[in-house]
Amino acid sequence: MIDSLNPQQQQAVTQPAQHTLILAGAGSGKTRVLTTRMAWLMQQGLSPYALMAVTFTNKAAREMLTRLSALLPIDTRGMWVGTFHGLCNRLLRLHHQDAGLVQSFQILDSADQLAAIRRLLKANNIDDEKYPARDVQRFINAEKEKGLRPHAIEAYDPHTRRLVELYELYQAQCEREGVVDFAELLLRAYELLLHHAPLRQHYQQRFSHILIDEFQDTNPLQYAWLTLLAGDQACLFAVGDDDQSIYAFRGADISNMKCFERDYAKGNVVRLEQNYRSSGHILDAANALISHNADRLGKKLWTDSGQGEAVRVVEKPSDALEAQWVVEEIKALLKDGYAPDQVAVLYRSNAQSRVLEHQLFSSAIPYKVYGGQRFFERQEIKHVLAYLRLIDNPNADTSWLRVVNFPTRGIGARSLEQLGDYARQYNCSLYRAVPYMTGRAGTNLGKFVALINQLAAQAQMLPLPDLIEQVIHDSGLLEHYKNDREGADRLENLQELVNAATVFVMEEGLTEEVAGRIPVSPEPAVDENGMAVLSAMSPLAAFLSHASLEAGDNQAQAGQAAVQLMTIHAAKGLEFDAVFITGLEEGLFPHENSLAELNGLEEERRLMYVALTRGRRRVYLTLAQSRMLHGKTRYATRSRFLDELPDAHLKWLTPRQAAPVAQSAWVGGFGREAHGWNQARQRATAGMASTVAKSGLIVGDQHFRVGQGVAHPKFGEGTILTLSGSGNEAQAQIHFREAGTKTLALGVAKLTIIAGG
DNA sequence: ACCATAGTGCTTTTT
DNA sequence: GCACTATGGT
Repeated sequence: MIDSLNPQQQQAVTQPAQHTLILAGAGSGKTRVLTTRMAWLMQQGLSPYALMAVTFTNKAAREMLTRLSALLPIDTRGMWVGTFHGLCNRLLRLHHQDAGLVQSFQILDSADQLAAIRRLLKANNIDDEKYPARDVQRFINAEKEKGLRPHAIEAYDPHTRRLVELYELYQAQCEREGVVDFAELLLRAYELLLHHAPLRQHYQQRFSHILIDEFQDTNPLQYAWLTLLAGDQACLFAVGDDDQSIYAFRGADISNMKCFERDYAKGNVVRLEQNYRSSGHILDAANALISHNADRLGKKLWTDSGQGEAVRVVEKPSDALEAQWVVEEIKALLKDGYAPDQVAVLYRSNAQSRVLEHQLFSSAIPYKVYGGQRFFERQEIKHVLAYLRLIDNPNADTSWLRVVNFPTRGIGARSLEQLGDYARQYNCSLYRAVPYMTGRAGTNLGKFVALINQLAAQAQMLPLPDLIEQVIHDSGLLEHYKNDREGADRLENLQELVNAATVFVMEEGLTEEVAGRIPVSPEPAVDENGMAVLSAMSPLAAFLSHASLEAGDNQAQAGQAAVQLMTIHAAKGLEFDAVFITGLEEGLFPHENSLAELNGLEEERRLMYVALTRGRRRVYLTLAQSRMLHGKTRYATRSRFLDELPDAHLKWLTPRQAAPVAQSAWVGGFGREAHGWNQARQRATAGMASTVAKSGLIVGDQHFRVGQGVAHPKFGEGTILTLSGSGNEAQAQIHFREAGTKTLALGVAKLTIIAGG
């Protein structure tokens, strides 16, 4: 089992029982080491119940289990191998009482959470200009990820204090409705262990080895949860690569790795630096690039497979021509025998995929775009899930509002407003408030309640897939989508949902015959209560958790071999024979927004490092001098990352332009704005672009001038700051005294010119 | 209840 | 450029 490993991998796998940090470079066999370590531990006599393995994605967890069962003939079901969220969910279900949760608590995904916050803001008449739901959501999640409850947050300004209040209100709403968001799963599980000593001691004693994948992506709360769970008995085996930390914006804290090395591993670090993926030129380029980062633990990838081909670089005048060139080159690669799905086109932001798709489409090259909408996030699926949630818990107001009038059944906004008032008055759910409603609205709502009750009654008798079919039919969704011109796809997805439920029920062993019996899972009784809870969890409740925690595949169409299109973030962990990294322009990559963030540039550089190390045999770097973005043509200079790659590893296929002028001066002096695109705007004023600022414009019969005073029916009076475009494209930036600065289309906006300004 | 129009925003997003 | 939302009119 371990004979085929290299010495460092062997050392990692056979680490004695102590905290260990594995610095695993890209393509160094990280997953292999993790799974072999688990198998090795069990071979040494460790019980599978004493082992926990934590990942970030369901995919990684599945792969770990698959590989593990290939190494050892064991039944992996019931093992504590899963995502942070999955394992926390498990803990909370087992000990819902101690965690202060209802047994059937439901999990809100990000979209559900946002809807819940929108509802909260509306109910409390919060000014959504000052407190946009997205910002409130970000605030709440960020605080939870720091492990903070409202009372523990230090708020020094009124705005933050208000946000803390909203956090408090939101939390109360969640408690009332029996729902838990993603961050809450982690925080609750952490608090559960923190506040219940017997439970904590039980799990600390039980798990003697805890393995963590992608450790560089952990946030402070996850770090605290892990170390609390480990106590002073368990060994933490953390595997990660600080150079591939690209999720700071989601709360991942790269310093967790340093802290872990210092406080736990205490220098017990194994470096996996031999790379089995990429050829020498690619690795050397990547090493050189990442050496520009100061904040690293240090590591240098090497290979014994030779230098291979230099990294190719291409510069084109526009994004369209860049895309065209990429597609032509892909054709050549395919002709040379590259498999289509071994060719990946990567980009920094999703908006870039459009041009690429367009060119691929016209060339009839099959392609797959990753990162679109996922199965359980589709509108029709969410509708059915909302019905199912109401069946499981009719007090879930978010679900209620989603489907109470979908398909339409004569329950309008006014009725719901009134219903909401009653709910507030009696401090109850919308469902419970229905009896207070009178008249036609009362009748229609009564019918809806009857529908839910009747389905809930069926839920007791019907197997899950049959129940779902029943819901699709009785809710009227089937009829609705049948009558919809574009409903065919949606109907297909609904059928797919029934199939998913069938598979789920089979895999979970929750078929009718088994339901009610203790699962085959050899879970030792934690306490009598815990055990009872697990077996009593209905297939419906289990399926709903599954739907929230596993959003499903996010690739567009499965099917034949196709060229792979995705963001660099989405490409992490994957590898391809040929990789195109597109849009290597200042402002785009590194992204202009990142330059204003703390350590933002280093994060962008790590992103570039991830991108480079995806390629096995061939890597292309492409850039465009101009690019359509936000409806305007933008001009940019080449990315500084290109200049950080040594010439020895590059092969320019188009002439290399002179280095950008006085790059450092721009960066130092003006930060984000000045460097790439502003410089470009100056070129634009020299006559290249159509969207140059102007001092006067005639649209319709009106003559607009900068500084001119104008009046708008909604925004009131204001002053024109800038003018751009012409004809239909004509736009003005106007500063309104009351409403603030807006950008308006002059052709459409109802503006009146007034005196002064 | 439904559609048209206007206005807004817009990096990445494992759960 | 485009997709999403809010709102107002029919």
